[in-house]
Amino acid sequence: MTEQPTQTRVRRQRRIERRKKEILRAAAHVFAEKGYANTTTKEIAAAADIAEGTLYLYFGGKREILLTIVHQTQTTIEAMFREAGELRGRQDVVDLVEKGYELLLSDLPFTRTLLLESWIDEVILQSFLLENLQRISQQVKGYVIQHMEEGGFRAMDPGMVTRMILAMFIAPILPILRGIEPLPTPQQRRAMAEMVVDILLDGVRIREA
Amino acid sequence: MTEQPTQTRVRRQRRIERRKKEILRAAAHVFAEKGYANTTTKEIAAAADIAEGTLYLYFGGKREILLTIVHQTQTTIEAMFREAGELRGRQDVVDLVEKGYELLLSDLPFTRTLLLESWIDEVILQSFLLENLQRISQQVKGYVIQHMEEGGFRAMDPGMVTRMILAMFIAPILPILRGIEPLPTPQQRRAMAEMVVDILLDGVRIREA
Amino acid sequence: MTEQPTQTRVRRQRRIERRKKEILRAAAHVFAEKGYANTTTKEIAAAADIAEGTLYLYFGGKREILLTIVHQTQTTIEAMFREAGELRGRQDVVDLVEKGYELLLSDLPFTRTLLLESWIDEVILQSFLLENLQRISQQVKGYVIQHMEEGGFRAMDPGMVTRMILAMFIAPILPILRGIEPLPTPQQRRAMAEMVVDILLDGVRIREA
Amino acid sequence: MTEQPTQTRVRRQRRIERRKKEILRAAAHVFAEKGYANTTTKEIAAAADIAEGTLYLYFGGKREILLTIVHQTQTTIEAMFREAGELRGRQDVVDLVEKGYELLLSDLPFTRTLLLESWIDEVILQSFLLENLQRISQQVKGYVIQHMEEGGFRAMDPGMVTRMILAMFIAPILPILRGIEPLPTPQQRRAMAEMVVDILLDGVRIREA
DNA sequence: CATGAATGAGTCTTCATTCAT
DNA sequence: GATGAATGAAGACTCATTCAT
Repeated sequence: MTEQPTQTRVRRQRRIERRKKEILRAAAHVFAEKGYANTTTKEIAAAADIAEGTLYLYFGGKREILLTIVHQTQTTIEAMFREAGELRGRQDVVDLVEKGYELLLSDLPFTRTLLLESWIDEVILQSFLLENLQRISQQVKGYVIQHMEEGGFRAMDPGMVTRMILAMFIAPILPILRGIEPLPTPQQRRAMAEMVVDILLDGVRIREA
Repeated sequence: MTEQPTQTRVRRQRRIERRKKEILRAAAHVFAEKGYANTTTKEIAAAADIAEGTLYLYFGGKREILLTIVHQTQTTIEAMFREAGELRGRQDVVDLVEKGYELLLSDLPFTRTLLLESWIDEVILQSFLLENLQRISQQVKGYVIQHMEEGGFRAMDPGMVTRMILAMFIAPILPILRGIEPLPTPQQRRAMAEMVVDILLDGVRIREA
Repeated sequence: MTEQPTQTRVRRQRRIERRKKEILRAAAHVFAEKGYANTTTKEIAAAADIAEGTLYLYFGGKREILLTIVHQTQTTIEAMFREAGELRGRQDVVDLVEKGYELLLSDLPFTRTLLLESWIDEVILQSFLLENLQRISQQVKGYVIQHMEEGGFRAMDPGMVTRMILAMFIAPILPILRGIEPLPTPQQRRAMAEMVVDILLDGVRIREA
Repeated sequence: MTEQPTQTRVRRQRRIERRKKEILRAAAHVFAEKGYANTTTKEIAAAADIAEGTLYLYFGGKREILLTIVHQTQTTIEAMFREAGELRGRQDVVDLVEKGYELLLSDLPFTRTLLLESWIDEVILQSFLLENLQRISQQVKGYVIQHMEEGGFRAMDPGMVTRMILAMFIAPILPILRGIEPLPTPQQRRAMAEMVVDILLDGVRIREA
């Protein structure tokens, strides 16, 4: 009498979670294409293959769907950086960059939505910046400072260098995020990561010995 | 009898142009803040300190205002690149980068609107990419290839390098464009340009002789 | 000192009247084409070749222009019927009908506007019906009754016969009023009048002796 | 499992059709009173006792509602004339005329809207004239010519005679269509039809043997 | 007198959200 | 739970009227 209902409840919970994910995926897809403001709930419902009203059984409204997408994407990105261990050599950095690409591109619509709406929406920007970019930035900055002190890196404004690093990281995948270029193969992903680190460390110029 | 009307017409034309610019400036300001889709004509009118209906005396509608902003910004950017002379040395590059910053930041709302809406709107993206980014990209790529052939630059995928260069160029001003950081002083602008070129050419790493 | 100003005033009055007529003519033209509700003051002004604001120097507003047109047309029609003398024979009737056609078609846009707006606007209908159609109707009805009593006409419901007569009068010029057919030549006008009276009096059937 | 959905779909379709008809009826009512251009969607909605937005669930917009009304009325009128069999004698003509009155008056607002908007709107006029009046006119004209050739009718311009016939047909119900006079009883309708045919055939004059 | 730029109330239409079935 | 019809507030745009020049 307690067992059965519990299992039922668990199953129900799972069903709900599955449905929520479907909706989020569908919504992210449409948001990524046309932007949140240009997307109607009708379109989201159609993409998720449910009725418009059903959306409201799983989410409080259109905006809550967006916030959930943003939050979830943040969490994923955050996880990546938490998992990132000690960066001992060049290879570790390349691995991390590649891992980052894999992650950001694995759920393209989610990433794209996060970027786009952060650019517009002050609230999302705050929650994203404060909870994530800031942390990531700090982590990178720490790494940069450490190497400058240890003599591996040239002495420059660490804040600016950090910003450059983050921009260089994003650069190769921007056209992909925008939907102009197709998803890269794993080989291409690897090559991109190698090149980014390469240029970052040594620049494009040949220096005489 | 012919002089007067002509002068009147000229004055009238000037007044119209002035008013159009005021409206564009106001609209760009609001678009930059909230995005085109989230901006109402009422808000634009309020920002321009005119009645809603007056907008339609100067523009065909909300979208035409956006397109005019985008087009105008494009034209400005384009002009900059056309004026860019031969890049003979490191200093020329730094000058060009700094000039670019000055330009992009001088009309912040316009630049921000262009970037934002290009990201969402397929039509704007096309007109922007095709008429501008493409051209700029080609110009930079030509420069890169030339230096690789001449032995100044290391041999790498020129397309990817070009993309990195463009991203590194934009990187330092992104937070400013987004409105997170304040406008830099001319000195800061100069420093940013120097650093970008610096890292681009030589990377962050100290290489042993 | 009293002569000169008076003449000036008179001239001014004449100029005003002339201008008013121009505006009315222009307005009637546009109203006839698209209907009052679909006509903008901008269009009226353009048709009258004056500025929009100038309209308000001569008329209280758009609606007053319409009412003036309607009133003026009514007055003209009314005049025609007042002038109509004793109808002594068939020929007199034909003459009256032809005169009516001439009148209604001489200012086509005015007539058309009157008809159209009477059909829509209750106020105009009232003023038109009460001040005009009613009177005309009575006049015709009197004529009909008289002839029935005198034995010239068959005994029928005089009201209905009157309505038929008025409808038969209008019938041939309806397509012209609507703008489907071109203005008839004076000869055609005459023919139309002859036929209407002909059918009205004797019908289309050949009756055996 | 297949029955139920089908029945549901059928019911849904029926409900939609019913609702559409309600809206058309309400809209025709308002259009007939004030004309299409003077009618707001708010008024239509109020007349149909629904919210403004609901209109757009059933029709593409205000104009589509008008066009549907016009089209439907046309279809009805057309049907009447298609059903009209051979006109063998006077009685058949009277029957047809009476049937026409019944039809035109049974949905007064629809008829009135059709007439009114045909007078203003070029598009509606074309579709109405070309698809209907033309056909009806031809039918009547054929009938007239035939009788002239057979010697039953006097020799006159058949086109003009046709136009007179159509006008005489409409004449008695014009004040009803305009809303000045109340709907006639079936008896009155019959009397009107009799008189129209009577005058048409023999005129109002008593001819000596 | 004449102008036409400016106004803002009013219109058609869209769409997030609710709720009866 | 699921549906989708209904709602009405809000938005883009029009246009009669006013008024400074």
